Amino acid sequence: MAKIKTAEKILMGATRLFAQHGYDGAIMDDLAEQCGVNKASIYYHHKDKITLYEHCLEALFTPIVDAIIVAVEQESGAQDKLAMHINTFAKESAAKPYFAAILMREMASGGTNLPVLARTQMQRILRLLKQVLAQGVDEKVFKKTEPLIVHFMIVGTINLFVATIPLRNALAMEEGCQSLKVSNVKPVGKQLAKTIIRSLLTDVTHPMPP
Amino acid sequence: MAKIKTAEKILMGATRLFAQHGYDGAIMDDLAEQCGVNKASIYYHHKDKITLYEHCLEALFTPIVDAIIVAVEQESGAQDKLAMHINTFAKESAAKPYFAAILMREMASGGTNLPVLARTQMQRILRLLKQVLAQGVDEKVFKKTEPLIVHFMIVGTINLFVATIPLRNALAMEEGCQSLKVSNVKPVGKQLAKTIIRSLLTDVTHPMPP
DNA sequence: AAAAAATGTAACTAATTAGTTAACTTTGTG
DNA sequence: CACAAAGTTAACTAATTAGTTACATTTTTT
Repeated sequence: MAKIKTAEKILMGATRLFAQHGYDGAIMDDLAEQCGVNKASIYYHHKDKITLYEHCLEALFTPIVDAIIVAVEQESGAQDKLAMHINTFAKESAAKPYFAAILMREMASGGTNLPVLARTQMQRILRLLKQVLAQGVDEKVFKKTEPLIVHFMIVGTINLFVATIPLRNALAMEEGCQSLKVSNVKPVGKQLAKTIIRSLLTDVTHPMPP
Repeated sequence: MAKIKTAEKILMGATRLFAQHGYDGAIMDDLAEQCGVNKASIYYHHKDKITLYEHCLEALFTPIVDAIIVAVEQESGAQDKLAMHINTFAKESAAKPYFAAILMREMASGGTNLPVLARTQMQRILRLLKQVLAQGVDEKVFKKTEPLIVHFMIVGTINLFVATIPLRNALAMEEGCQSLKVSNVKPVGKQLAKTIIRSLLTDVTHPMPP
């Protein structure tokens, strides 16, 4: 069995810490302790804190965006592409919940000091969405809309859902309110896709998602 | 002309700083300097950093939630109520942009260490939404849905939109892409309301928003 | 086996930062 | 005006934290 390399342990631990406490709130001594790794080892593998953060973002963002692009490419119709876009974003976010937390923090900062790489990745998603929506307009299935708003609906909704899973579980415990305890993202993605597509369709006579 | 009281200056400056840099990233010396106030004055008016933060949240969250509740109460039909809910949330968020940033950060932290007061305020919004949706179901205008998902769509979309205004303006400058420079929230709220209501309506023969 | 790369230890530094102190100034009130 | 309470100030303390250093030990590569 291949043992987890120190560099990998550090990257994973750092991603979790940055997601939970933000860049400033993440403390390097804590990171060392939580990964069972010496602090000097962190600095052996990563130049400094900000570089480590950038490495985390790269390792986190790139494969998610890649997965979405690949998945969307497999569909042909604009409606199917859009549904796939939304559902894959939901699936990937759920599989890597630190993505949502980190992205939300970065957006909260205005995103202006977001490392170039992470910003590029977010722009790739937006560009893809624009293409899909434009295709839909060409095919006369979708109405013309502002892609940015659709993008915000997707990212905002899914991120918020994923990031608040721990909060909602805590609330459900306190209040005995089970409806809060929705932690499966799949149906959320589905309903979101349905909602967005429904509002985009030019004509209600078009085949609608059930 | 009544001069702005120090306590007020501190609260406003602190809210901005917490929104921009998060709790850990906000530095008390910076706060003092930016408000043109001595650091000791901050501690004279507010016990410590965490208490100051709680004061900021209280001053920020409560009036927003109050405004939404009041606005929704003025409508009678479920559809109008929901539209008002969304549009007022959008309007209030836009008017107090630090709200979006702070809320996003708190949600990113899982919300588990969100001060009780702020959490209560968010629950008030959710409770209101639940009532409106239930009323819609009673009136046979709305389909039955998970209120939490609708809530996330509203809060997630609007928050993301408001929080990224500075980022989008920066991007628009860089790329000359004007479509990014949408900084008026009103149409976003309107489209969001339309989208959500459209997906909730039991029947397409119901009067739909244009 | 020798060399090189990776990891661990533990104490250190320099800078930052939350919070304090004690003296000082302004303001409200009889 | 007098004088107490409220508010403000510069300088200080104590703790925290990013990053370092010098050296020992283990693992991997050649």
